[in-house]
Amino acid sequence: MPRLRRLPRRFYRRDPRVLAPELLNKVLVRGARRGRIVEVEAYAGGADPGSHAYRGPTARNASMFGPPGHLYVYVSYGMHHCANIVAGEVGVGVAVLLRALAPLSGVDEMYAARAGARLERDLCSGPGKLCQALGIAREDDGADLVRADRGISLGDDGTAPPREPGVSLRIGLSPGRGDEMPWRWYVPGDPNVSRGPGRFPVAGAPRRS
DNA sequence: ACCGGGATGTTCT
DNA sequence: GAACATCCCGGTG
Repeated sequence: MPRLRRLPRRFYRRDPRVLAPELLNKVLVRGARRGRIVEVEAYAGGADPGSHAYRGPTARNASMFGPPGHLYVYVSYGMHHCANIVAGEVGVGVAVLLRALAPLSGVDEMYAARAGARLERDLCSGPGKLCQALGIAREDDGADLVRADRGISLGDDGTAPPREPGVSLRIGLSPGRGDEMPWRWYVPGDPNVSRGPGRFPVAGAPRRS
């Protein structure tokens, strides 16, 4: 297994729209379970109506306003969890949503955590799926990736981000609530990406009717 | 392939 | 009450 270099705090301390594509091909670690990040979205804080930080700090999103390099984990639709990596400076409230991973190791544990998954690409090909596969839940909110709290960390195994990542509008936002921002990036051609070009409008292209 | 609906709980109006 | 950064299953082409 390739050696991982843990990423330092300063790696996270920048605009999430700059950090997000840099996160592609980094390796998320949860104990023995590892996955390569292949799809992300940036949430740019107080001026971004799609962001949970849009209305300022609350009990739910508090970790988003904390130091960069920590997780922000929230409950989605009552039954799933989604994990973000906090970016920027303390108090700003910006983060990058992890939307898909390519499983690298601990795959048996992932199958066990995702009853019903048949194919490897069913394990981590969505923000709720990857949290289930890695066992990430609300109690992991605020975990520090730099210190590897609860065995969760982020490393670089020497694989560079794609030189030309795929770009699209963000997924799942309501019309007029930030859905027009092209702040989703993915590794082109990776089978774990939740929706590829042709199955979702690419930035600048007309929407399918 | 592309829909439509249900599950389920926290947040917001 | 309605909305929600989702997923799964069962319809129909």
